[in-house]
Amino acid sequence: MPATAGTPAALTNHLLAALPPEEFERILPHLAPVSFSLGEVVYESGGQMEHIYFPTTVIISLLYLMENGSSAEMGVAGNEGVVGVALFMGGNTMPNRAIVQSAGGAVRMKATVLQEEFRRGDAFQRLLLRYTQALLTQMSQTAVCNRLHAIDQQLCRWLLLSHDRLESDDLVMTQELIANMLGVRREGVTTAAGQLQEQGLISYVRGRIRILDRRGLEAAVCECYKVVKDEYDRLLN
Amino acid sequence: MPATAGTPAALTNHLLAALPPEEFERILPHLAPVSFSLGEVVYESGGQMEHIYFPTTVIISLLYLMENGSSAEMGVAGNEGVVGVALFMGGNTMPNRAIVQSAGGAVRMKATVLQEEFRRGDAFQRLLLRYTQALLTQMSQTAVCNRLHAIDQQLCRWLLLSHDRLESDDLVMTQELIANMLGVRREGVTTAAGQLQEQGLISYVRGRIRILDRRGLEAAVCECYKVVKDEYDRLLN
DNA sequence: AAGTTTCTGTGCGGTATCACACATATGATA
DNA sequence: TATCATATGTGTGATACCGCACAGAAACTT
Repeated sequence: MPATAGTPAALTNHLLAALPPEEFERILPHLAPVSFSLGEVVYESGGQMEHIYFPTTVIISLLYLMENGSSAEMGVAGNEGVVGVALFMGGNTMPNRAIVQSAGGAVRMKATVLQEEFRRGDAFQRLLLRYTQALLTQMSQTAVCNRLHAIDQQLCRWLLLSHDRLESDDLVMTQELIANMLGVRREGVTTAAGQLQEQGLISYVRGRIRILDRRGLEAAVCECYKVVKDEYDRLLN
Repeated sequence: MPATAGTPAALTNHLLAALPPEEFERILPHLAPVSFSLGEVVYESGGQMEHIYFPTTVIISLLYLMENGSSAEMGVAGNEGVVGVALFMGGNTMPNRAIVQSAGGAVRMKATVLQEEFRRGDAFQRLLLRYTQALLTQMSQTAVCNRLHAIDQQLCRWLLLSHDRLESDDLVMTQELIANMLGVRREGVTTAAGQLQEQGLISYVRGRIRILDRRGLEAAVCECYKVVKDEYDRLLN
């Protein structure tokens, strides 16, 4: 496969698509397409990262695993962003795991090449930093939401965040997995999802959730969703 | 007051102290000392920031205010860091408020000067970015902690984070304020603090908390504290 | 010294979530 | 079609935290 195989795919990633043409051309030869399947681990907590990933269709969840085995999601990234910010922030590793929440593709770039491009201080750097600020907001708002809001609202938030990063209205995801992301019991998700289904906002069967009424979800979600969404829109256009 | 009045104070901030001498000399004339009193608002949510602040003795809390008036802390910064990362990350504002948790001093730098220095891509940029990654970890771990841990443990975490940023063993802080930070009821803090006092870890009277047994607190806190602490140590030496 | 404000302690009922147990339904496979 | 693994629904009791109400204690004011 030639080095330029990522051409059309790369533009599906909003950050890459926002680059000025010259910079995009310069970076393009260093991008290679990869595909991920559900549940795959992209980075291990504290593990060395060889590449940075620009999702095109994949959705990647950043989650922390407690010593006792429970887990909670701290953030999510799709084609609006990038996975592996530690590579340009200077830390190289992160104390959390990145796993595939929805199968799909990405383009990746070698860490060394990324760092060299970043150091130029051009549009690429500017975009990556603005994205990182948006991620900061997502994570901090997750903290607030975890503290102050009920499972129902958090499920809405989670569904909307996923829907934003997907072309389809169908999510392949069991309630068990959602529970791991939200850091709650599976039964809690069952109850909350049941309510949303009764209200006609979603429908689901065995690991398949369909968004029926996005407006309705937006009306049911807590303010946290909008805070994060607005910040992404503001920072990344 | 001459422009170099901040000389000794500035070195109390770990980020500034870690700069190579030439860079520090270059930056020094642009630093001006300021002092903050308890409860003062450093940045308003979404408000334009004119300066970036390098705390020397002040502790500043980043918190989000819900529409309904409740609040929760997403992060804290003291002399190990800086307040106003949005100024170099490119967003200029943040959707949260920064308020003074413990009165004290800082040195500040004009936004424009900061941005110019940042753009040089030298040690200053490297330090600021590594700090921001540490902050990212603090915020994300706060999200996890809010989800999975009990008030007792979170109070320990909060006390230790504050103690780390203070020279003294005494915290001037009412249970009411701590409750606002943790996003819980005041009574919940009363109960948790009562337990810690019975165990001989702290003592308090009317808005004054004394850390009696730091080791004991470290034994009682959840793993979240150590994750964040280790990450700060790793990234900022 | 008396009054006032602020801070802390405590009790009570309500609710959300938990942990566990088990029943049911769905889809895949033989 | 029968079997099996997986996903979802439901019930029960325990616990943590909430909201509210109010009492006591400490500091400040006059």
